Amino acid sequence: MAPLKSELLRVAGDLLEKEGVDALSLRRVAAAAGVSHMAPYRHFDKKDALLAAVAVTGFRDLVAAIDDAVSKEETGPLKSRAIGMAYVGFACERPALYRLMFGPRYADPEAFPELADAVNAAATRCFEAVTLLNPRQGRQDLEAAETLGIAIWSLAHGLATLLIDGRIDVDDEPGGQAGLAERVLDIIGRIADADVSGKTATEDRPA
Amino acid sequence: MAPLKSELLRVAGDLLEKEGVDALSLRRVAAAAGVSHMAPYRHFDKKDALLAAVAVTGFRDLVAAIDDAVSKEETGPLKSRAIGMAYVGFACERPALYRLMFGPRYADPEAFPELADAVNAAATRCFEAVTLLNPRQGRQDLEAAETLGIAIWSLAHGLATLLIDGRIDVDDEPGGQAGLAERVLDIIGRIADADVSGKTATEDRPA
DNA sequence: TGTACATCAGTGAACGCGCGTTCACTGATGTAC
DNA sequence: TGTACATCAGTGAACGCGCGTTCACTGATGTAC
Repeated sequence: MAPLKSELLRVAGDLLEKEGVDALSLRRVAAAAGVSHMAPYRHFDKKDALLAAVAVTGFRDLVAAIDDAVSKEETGPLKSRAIGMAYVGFACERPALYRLMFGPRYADPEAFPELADAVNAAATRCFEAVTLLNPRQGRQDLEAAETLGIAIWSLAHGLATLLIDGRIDVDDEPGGQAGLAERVLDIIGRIADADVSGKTATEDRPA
Repeated sequence: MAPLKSELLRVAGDLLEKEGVDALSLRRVAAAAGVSHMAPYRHFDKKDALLAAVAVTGFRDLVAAIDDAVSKEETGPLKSRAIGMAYVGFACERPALYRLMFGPRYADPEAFPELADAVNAAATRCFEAVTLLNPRQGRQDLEAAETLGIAIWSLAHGLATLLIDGRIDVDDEPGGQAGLAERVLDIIGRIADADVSGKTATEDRPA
């Protein structure tokens, strides 16, 4: 990759985190890279292309963070938990980037194929949390496994966004943000246990 | 409330949903309300004040939707599930508004006190889902109940945002969006069951 | 009842701003013969 | 080895745009006496 191109991506990532998406203009990125405001057009068709490329690097970093966390644990359940913590940790460390990655702007796979690929790689890693968690999964049908995967993703994604958007007061939490994340994510284990043990859903329980 | 003021809020809500936050300018709102671009300043200090007021109406509508859904169910668990479905349903019906309400822009309670009140009212409703779900909650300590509340909120919020940002392919889901939401939210029941039955967390299970 | 004044909602011209993008260009590097 | 040409990264002036906000204003409505 051309040196200016990767420098622009780096600088754009910095600016994004420091000032927010709304403050990120092509001209500012160019200026921060010490280059004329037209230079970026040598490497990116338009502003959206640069932003999408930033999102791509974000998804790759997320995958790397997850892989790294997984490799440090031994058992399936511990690996699964590590995925969740790495996921939420990534969002908290780079909130503006995380919002960009999962926001509505670059959700169209047609518009940015390379971005769609990066998303898929990340999604695959996340869904591994399910199988890692529960090797007895063979007993469940596919649909239930998929639902469980979406639920786990929702839990992690919801916690991450509530945290980075300041909706949860983390000062009162023992262990702070990380402590809360651990406790919330540990619930995933309970979900899976309940699932395997064949517990019935809410409305079928005795009142 | 002055007629133009409520008309501006209505029109701003429409524009928000139709064109997205980025396309929502004071001038366009004024034009859509059939009024000069300066007229809104009679009712709102600045653009942010209008946006915040739109968010306030959003939180009130959300509370109303939840109250309505709760009143239609009899048992605690069914009420709890109805809260979740109403919450996710609200987000899916008015995605741009939901993003505005829970996005980072208006998260500062100091800047918009009226907005902070509306948020609190909504949060209270949501956390009722926990107590409604599980009347035996007395056995748990407060911290566990709070963690459970945050987990439920995270699950609903995460599912809602993943859905409205197009991250989940809902075409393959039996029952579509609503069917998936039901299945995912039913997991809340399992969480609470597991919690009450005293199941241990992931890392303590036998490998 | 009439007059004088204050209040208030809405108007419309004007401002300065940063933006994305176009265009024609410069100057360095690589390549064909 | 030298010449002619093509490619390519970066430049800088210029464009038109919509924006939020300022200002001085108009004209209607309410109020005090």
